[in-house]
Amino acid sequence: MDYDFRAIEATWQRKWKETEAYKVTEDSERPKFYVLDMFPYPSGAGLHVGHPLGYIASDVFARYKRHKGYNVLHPMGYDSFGLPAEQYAIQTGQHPAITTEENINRYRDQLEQLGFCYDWSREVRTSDPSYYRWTQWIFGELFESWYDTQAQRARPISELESAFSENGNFNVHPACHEQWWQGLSFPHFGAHFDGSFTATDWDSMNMAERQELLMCFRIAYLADSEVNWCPALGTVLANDEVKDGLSERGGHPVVKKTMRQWMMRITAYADRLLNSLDHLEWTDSVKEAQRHWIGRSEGASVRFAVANRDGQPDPSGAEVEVFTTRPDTLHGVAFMVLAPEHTLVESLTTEACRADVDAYIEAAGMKSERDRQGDKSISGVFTGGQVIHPLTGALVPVWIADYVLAGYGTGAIMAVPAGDERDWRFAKHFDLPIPAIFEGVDTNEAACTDKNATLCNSGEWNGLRAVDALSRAIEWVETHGCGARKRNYRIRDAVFSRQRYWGEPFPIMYEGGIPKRITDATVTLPQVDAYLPTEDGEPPLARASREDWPVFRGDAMETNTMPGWAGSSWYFLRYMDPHNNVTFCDREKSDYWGQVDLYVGGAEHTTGHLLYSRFWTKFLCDRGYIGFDEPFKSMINQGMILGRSNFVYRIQGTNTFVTASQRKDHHTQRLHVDINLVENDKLDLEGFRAWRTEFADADFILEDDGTYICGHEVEKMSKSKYNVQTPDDLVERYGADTLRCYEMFLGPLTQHKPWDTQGISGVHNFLRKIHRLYTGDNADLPEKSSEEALRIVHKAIAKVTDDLDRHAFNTVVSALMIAVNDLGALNTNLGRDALQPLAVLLSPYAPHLAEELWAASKGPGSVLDATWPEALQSYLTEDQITYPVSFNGKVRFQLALSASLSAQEVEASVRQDERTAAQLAGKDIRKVIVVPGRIVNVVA
RNA sequence: GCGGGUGUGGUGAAAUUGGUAGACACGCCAGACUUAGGAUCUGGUGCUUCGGCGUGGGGGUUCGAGUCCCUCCACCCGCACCA
Repeated sequence: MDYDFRAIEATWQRKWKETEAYKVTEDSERPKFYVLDMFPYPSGAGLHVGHPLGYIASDVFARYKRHKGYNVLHPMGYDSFGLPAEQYAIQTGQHPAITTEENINRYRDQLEQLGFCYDWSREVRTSDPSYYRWTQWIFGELFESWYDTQAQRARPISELESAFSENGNFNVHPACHEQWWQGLSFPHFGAHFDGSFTATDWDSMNMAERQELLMCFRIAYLADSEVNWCPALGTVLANDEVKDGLSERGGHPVVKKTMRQWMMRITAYADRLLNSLDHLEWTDSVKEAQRHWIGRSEGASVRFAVANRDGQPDPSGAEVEVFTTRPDTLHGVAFMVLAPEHTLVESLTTEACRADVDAYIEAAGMKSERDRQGDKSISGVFTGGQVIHPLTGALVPVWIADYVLAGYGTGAIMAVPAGDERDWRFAKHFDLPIPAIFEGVDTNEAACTDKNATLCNSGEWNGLRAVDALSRAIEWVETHGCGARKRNYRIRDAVFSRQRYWGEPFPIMYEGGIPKRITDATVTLPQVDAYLPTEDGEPPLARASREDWPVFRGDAMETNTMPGWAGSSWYFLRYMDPHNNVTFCDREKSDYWGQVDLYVGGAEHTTGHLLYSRFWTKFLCDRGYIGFDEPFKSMINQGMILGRSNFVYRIQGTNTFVTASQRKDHHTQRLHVDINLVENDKLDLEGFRAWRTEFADADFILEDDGTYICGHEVEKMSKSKYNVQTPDDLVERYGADTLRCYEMFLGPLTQHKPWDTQGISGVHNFLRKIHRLYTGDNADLPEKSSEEALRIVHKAIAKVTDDLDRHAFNTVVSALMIAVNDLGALNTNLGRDALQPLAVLLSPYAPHLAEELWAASKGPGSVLDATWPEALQSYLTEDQITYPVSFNGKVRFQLALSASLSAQEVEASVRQDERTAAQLAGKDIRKVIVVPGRIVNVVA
C-alpha cells in the first residue's frame, strides 16, 4: 500500500479538531511545560519556508514534552498592530482591521495545514480590544506606579503621595531624572531649589501642581524629550527602531525633535535587567547585546567650576559636570569638550569666539543623525571659556565638538589626550597640549589606554598603577566635594508615544490639561476620515471628533497610540488566561504556568522586544500581579533560511540561452529564473518558454545530454529573485510531515542555511519506508519482535531522546532513518513491541503519519498521549566489541573481543594477535593504551 | 574598533566528555527491472602518484586532536565617536 499522505493528513487533522486534541487546561497533577514561539506579524505576503522553521522545532519539542508526561502549553497568536496595515490603509482607505483580519486568516490556514499542536482556543491578537484593553490596563498601572530605588521595586503612586504628605521627599527615593525639578511650572521651586521639599510644601500645592510633580516620578510619564522624529512616517521612533540614522522600517531619514511624549522609565530597571541576565539560558551573543544596550559603566562624576574672565570661580557658581571612567587620569586633563547642545555653551562662550561657536552649532544642527554618526572626521571649536581644575587649580579651556554626545553621561567630557584615543586625536588636530602622565610612555606618538601603566606628574598618585589609583581618585573627589562615585548607563528611558493610527490608544484623557487614567472602559480606536496625521502635525487620532470616539472622557483624549512593542511585551501571559475579562491573567494561572520554559524565535529581537518584555515582567512582578520576574527562561534563536536562486544565461542581444557550463564561451547576461521551472538545476524548457511571452521562442544551447543546466546561488528569499519557496507547494507535493522532517533535517536549527528542495525527496522516501514497515505484504502483527529488531529500536530510542534533550533536532531524523533502514534490512515481521515505540519516536516530527502507524500497530488511543518509550539498557549493550587496533595512532586492523574483558585482557589479546607482530616488524612495544569499549593504541 | 559566531567531500551536514573523520541525506557513477518517466530496487562514491594525505593556515600539548592551548587568515551577524 502506498503512503497516501494527503488522505492521512486530512483524516488526522479532522480527528484532532473533533477531539480537541490540543486543548490544554491547568492540571496540578502534572508538571507544566511552556513552549512559546515569537508570534508573527501577519504580513500580506503569507509564509515562506523560512517562517515555519522555528515553529516546527517548538512543535517537535512541545509534542516530545507531552509524551514525557508534561502538561504542555503551546499557543500561537498574532502581533497584529503594525505599520504595513496602516500604510495600506493610507493608500487605499481600507480600515487596517480588515487587512489584518484577511492576513491572519491566510496565516492561520497555512499554519493549520502544517499540523502544529497549538491550542487555538488560546489564540491572541494584539489589535483585538479584548486583548489591548489589558495592554491599556498595564499602561495604567505603570502610570500609577513609581520606582523605589531603595527597595528596588515598583510601588503604587499612592504610597508616594502618602510619603510626601508625611515627610515631603526626605525619606523617600523615587527613581527620577537627576534634576527632576527643572522645568516645573509652579512657584514653590525657585532658582535655588535643590530638590528637597517638606510635607508643608506638598500640602500647600493644589491638585494640578501635585500632579505635575508626581509626573516626575511615575514609571509611565509625560515629558518633553528629544525624540527620533521620522518625517516620512510622521511619527517618533524608539532608539532601537533607528538604524544608522534611518528608520528600521522603510529606511527613511530620522531627525531629532523635542516633543511632549509618554516615556517609560526603563532606566530604573537597568541594574536588574543587567544582573538577572546571568541566570537565563540564552546565547552569549544575545546576552552580550543586552548588556551592551544597557551599557553600565563605573566611574566618577567630577565637577569643574566655571571660571570668570579673571580666572576666578564664576560668582554664579556654575559648574561643568563630567562623567569619567578614568578619574585616575585627572592630572592629564588638557581641555574640556562639551556637546554642541550643552546648556552651558551659551554662557561659556566669549564674545570673541561667539561667531565661530554659533556657526559650529548651526552646522551640527543641520547634520542629520546619520551624517553625524557616519562622519568620523575631527571637528570642534574653542568657546573662549575656561573652567578650574579641581585638583590643581589650573585653568582648563573649554571646547565644543560633536564627538561628544549630548545624550550620554552629562554631555561633557574632561579630555585626557594621554589616556584616550579620541581626546588624543582631537589634541593633535588642534595642536593642544598632551600632558604626560604615564611613566616611560611617549604619549606624543599615541594615547596610552593600558590601565597597568604607572602614573607620573600626578601629585600624590605618582608611582601608582592606573588601576590602583582609580579608587584613590574617586575618594579624593568625594572628600573634596567636587565629585562622586558614579555608575552611568547607556540605556535611555523609552519613548512610548507614536503618531500612528493602527496601535493601542492610551487609556488617558485630559482634564484642564492634566492627564488622567480611564479605568471604567476600554478606549477603542475611533473612526477617522484618513489614516494620516492632521495638517498641523497632530496624530491621526486627532482627526476624530468627540462623537467619533466610542469612549470619550474629560476635555480631550490622548491622541497618540502605543508603540509596536506594547502588546508584545506581555502576550505570553495572556495565553495563560486568554478569555478572562476581569483581569489580564488570573494569578493562579500565571502561578501554574509560570515562566516560558522554551522560547523559540529569530535573533533580530535581541534588544527591543526582549528588553521591553523583561522590563514589563519585572514591573508586574513588583506589583504582585505575577510571581516571577523574568519571562523567558531559555531561548533558542533559529537561523535564517536562505533561498537558492537559479539563473539562465542569455547571449547578449539574442534570445538564445546557453547552458551554465558553456556560458564562458559567450557574452551572456545572467537572469533569475523561477525555481519552480527548475529541478536539480535542470531547466524545464517548455515551462520556461511558457513562463513569459518574451521567452516563447527562446533557443537553447544545451549540454551534451540535451539538458539545460542552470547556474545557482544562495541569496535571501525574495519575490524579485524568483526563489521564494512557499510551504503550500511543498505540502501539496510531499505532505506536511515530509516538510516538517525536512526542515529539521536541513541542519542545526540555530545556523543559517540555504534552502534546497533537492534533498526533500530523501526525507519523503524515509517516510514511505517507515510506512512500509507497518503495512508490509504479510502485515499480521505479532506481539514480539526479534531481538535484533528490538536492539535497533532501543538504540534509536536512546539516541532520539538524548538528541531532543539537547535540542539537536536535525540528528533525530538521521537516527530514525538509520533505524528504519536497519529494520527494513532485517526482512522479518516486526511486532508491536518494536512498531509502537517507533511510532511514538516519529510522532513529534511526523504527527499525522505517526497516528496512522500507531493505529496500524494497534496502539491504544491517540499517539499524542502515548508515553515516551524508555531505552532498555539490556538492548543497548553489545556482548562483542570490535576494537580498532592502531599503531602509533594509525588504525591497522580490527579485533572482535568479548565485551566483558578487562583492559588487561584486551591488551593481552592484542599482544598475542599475529597481526600485531607483523605490524611491529621487529620493534618493541613501548606501551599499549586500551580505552575500554573504544580503541586500542599500540605505541612502538 | 568592540562583542558574538562560523570555516569539515561536488552539496546540506555528522562526530555530546580528546579515541576508527565524513554517519544520515542530496547529487553523481554503475547495474537490475523496465522500454525512452524526473519511477523503483541493488551496489559504489573524500583525495591519492596506492607509499600515503586529509577537518581555513602555522605552531604546541598528548599514546591519540575536527575537538584542548597559542597564533594568523577568511567570511557572517550585532554594536559602533558611549567618555
